[in-house]
Amino acid sequence: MNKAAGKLADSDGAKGRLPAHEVIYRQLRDLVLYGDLAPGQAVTIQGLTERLAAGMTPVREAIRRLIAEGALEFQGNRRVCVPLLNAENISEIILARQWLDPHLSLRATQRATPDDLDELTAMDTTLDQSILRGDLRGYLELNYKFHKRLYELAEAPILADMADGLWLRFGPSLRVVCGRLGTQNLPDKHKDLLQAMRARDAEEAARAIREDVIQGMEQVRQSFGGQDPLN
Amino acid sequence: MNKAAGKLADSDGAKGRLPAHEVIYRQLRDLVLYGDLAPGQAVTIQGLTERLAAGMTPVREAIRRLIAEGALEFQGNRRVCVPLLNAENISEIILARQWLDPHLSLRATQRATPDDLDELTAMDTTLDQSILRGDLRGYLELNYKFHKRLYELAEAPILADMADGLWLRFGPSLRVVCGRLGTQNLPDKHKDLLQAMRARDAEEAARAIREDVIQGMEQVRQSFGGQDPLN
DNA sequence: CAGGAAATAATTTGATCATATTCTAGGCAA
DNA sequence: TTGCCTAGAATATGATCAAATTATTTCCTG
Repeated sequence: MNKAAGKLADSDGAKGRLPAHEVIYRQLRDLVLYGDLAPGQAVTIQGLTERLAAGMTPVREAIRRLIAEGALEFQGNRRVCVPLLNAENISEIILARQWLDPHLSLRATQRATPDDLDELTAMDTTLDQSILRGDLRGYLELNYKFHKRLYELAEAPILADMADGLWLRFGPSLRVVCGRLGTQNLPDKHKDLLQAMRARDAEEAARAIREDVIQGMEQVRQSFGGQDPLN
Repeated sequence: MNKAAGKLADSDGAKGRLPAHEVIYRQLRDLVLYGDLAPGQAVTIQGLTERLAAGMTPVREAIRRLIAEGALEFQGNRRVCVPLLNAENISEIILARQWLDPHLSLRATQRATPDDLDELTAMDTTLDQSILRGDLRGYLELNYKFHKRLYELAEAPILADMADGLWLRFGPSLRVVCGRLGTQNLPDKHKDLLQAMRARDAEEAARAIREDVIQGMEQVRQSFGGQDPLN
């Protein structure tokens, strides 16, 4: 006889009912996205089972997912590492984001409610505080989530997935660049974007985010593409 | 530093040395890509272990990869199915391909060698034969491989990955549409494209592939977005 | 007495782990 | 340098546990 067993009576731990492989995936994803893993660094299954205190099977599945998304790289012979971008890769990402991000911002501007705009504004304010505090990790996380929220508001899940996937690819490199430059020297165009969105000027919003993308990604290109010409 | 010997000299072993999860992944990928799995159909691990005569772990990993690529859909409660596209999804895919494919064709035109062009021409010829024969499966496979080869020639791996991923998303729906219309009624612009590529007219090649994309995808949109409004 | 809804049992399927096997890398000796 | 050998990591299997859907039963209502 099975008892009710409690739907959500998670007295044992603070974890929700998410399967382990999903939890591990998100943790590993954040590790990549916020640059806790350096470009080129090897990623081993057993290393992650220890670091994340997980079983082998969930870790394997999480790694496969990240490889499929381009966040990790399978090196032929059983080895997995964090991708090391070259100048051409970065140019491709810039090109794709220059098309995707403005398009998504345009749609988001047409669909965002006043509450949505307030939420974005609040996120941007918190982001500025992280910059002033010199909190690099906080900056990276909030900057990503700001753009991610924008993608969601566009109500175009496939295009949003594509844009999201690009962040996973340049996340590790972005961390390196920001670490060199310091957070103070990383301006953004979020204020222009929010002003245009409040005015419901979708074209202007697209233009603002396009500049934001170019400004941010060009720093990555120069810091990386210029310094590492060979290889 | 010496390289390890023995690149690919496995002439004796009939089977390649590919790991099982890689083999299963490719088989399952083809199943999705060429419409052997219908949109909306449930995909079970145990069903695939029987169908593909494989163990449970490789199948699980293959499914995770396909989910990450958007080829399969995770339905919250442990279930996995083949995505059922709606009109908005199809519009997104059309939009993305309208940008990606011309861009890749343009780059491919600038980089293709005469041998590459001969190869593409041969593929297109075989494709025409499949159409005449009424060989739907052969048509789907060759049509995909023609475009896939084009992506490779562009030498832009990230953009190519993105375009490739879109094929996985509309593959099952494409099969349904082609099954309804018959292969005879599926014209393409490959001849125009090849002519432009041979003339090294990159702009014209981009224009041709753009028309090819629109022509093909609009049939999917009309056949699906119009006919299946509810559900 | 019949029909249906809710609860419960049963079966199917997914998630996880422990373990055995296979492969790669690097050290060591000739 | 070359070849073998060992260590360690990745791959793959099967068993076990947990969850969800389906089927069944029961009880209430008309």
